[in-house]
Amino acid sequence: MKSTLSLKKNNDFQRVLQKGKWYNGKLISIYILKNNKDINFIGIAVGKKAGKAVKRNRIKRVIREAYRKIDPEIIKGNTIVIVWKSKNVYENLKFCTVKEDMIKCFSKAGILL
RNA sequence: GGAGUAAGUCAGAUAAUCGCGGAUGCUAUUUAUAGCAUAUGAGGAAAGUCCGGGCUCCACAGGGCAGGGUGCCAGCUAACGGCUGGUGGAGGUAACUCUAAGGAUAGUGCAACAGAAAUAUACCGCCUUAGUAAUAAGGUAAGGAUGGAAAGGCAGGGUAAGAGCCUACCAGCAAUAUGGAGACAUAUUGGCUAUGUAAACCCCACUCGGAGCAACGCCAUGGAAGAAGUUUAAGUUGCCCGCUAUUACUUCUUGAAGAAGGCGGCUUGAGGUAUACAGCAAUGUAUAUCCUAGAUAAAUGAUUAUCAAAUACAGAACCCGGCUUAUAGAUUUGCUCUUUUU
RNA sequence: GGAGUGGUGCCGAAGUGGUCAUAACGGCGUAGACUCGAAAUCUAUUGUGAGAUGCAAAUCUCCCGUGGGUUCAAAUCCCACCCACUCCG
Repeated sequence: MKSTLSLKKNNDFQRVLQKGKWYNGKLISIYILKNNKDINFIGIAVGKKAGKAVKRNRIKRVIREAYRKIDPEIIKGNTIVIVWKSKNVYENLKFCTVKEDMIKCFSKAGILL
């Protein structure tokens, strides 16, 4: 991901979750905050209630993969945090549905090209 | 063939495209990054954190009291609450499985309710004596009733009625002898009874110092400065020693703010594999050979094709040895019982 | 990653072997008193789980996170597991 870096500090997560704009999908919700750079920052958050380590890891992987497919179509200069809704049943996790849901969210936010 | 039992192995593979982690090499520039290439990248439980060690710091760990742990015997191990082999007990037709299994004659406590009485006793009954009788005194644990438990069990003798009071058998206890390394087993003799509970206190034997990689060390930045007061603080264990160590705490004033970062520790180890020898076995010894994750918002995914079907439990976080718990399916070997056929 | 604490009616919480926990005690709910009415206060409570039998009254059995064990007897003692919460740079 040349045009995207991952968020690392807990501080950054908190700033985006508090100050960013909030869009809701079926499986995930997205927080977006503009930064004045040419790069996108992305962070993925999965709550403890979603499951144990294996399930949480798998959710993160699926979301990251879905984002990677969409990445070239997104306007640069945003900090994005994707939050998995822990109410969801783990069996609903499929690559296609997550991807569709993510596209809907981004188009709502209006950052798709 | 069916049913069972014990021990073990594997935990999808191959190919294509895109993608991720660190490692090594090369190239490029700007101290740092980018690109390319190469090989490599989660488990049998990585889990629970229930034990035991290594490692780090406090004195490489010391003395006393208190406290914790283990508990048939022997062996193995770095160590253990683990493992192996035996002994006793329980279950099963059997293969085999399970077993916190020291001491209740060292002492103390507890045993509710019921019952006459719970470790000592006479309510009813039975018998003897006194009495016309009611009843009184004494003997008695065979019978009744209560209870989880009532003075070993059962038969015969015995007696006023009874009682290990006496005898045989069984059970239990002690001593002696023999066998065994020991737990213990077998035999003989003796006296004649000793309730249960130690996962109640306790006794006996062995054993345990505390904290944990978010330990700890280094680097950069910062941890502030001033005044006053109190005292030896703090750490090492709950306490007392001893030791480390020379400051620590409180209040006021001024000032600054955030769960701030990087590197090491960090993977070569009580390591794996193969063979030989010792041992019933756990395991040990010797030789050869191999290097096999090291992340820090935390690396293994997506799509397609083929294999009949690809699906369980589940993700390393300092590292090992166990235990416990979760688990789809496939498969190997030994043994037991039973059925049919020959 | 490591260390620790807890789980009892609808909620909080006591009870550390013995008459079934009338589940103590407090809150909650319901009913009554006081008031024109309400609040506060006071009083009562046959409500405080599940199942079985029964027309009903009532009776019996099982429940202290779950499953085993010790004991005559376990919410309490021991072992294993599940869940919730707190602390450590």
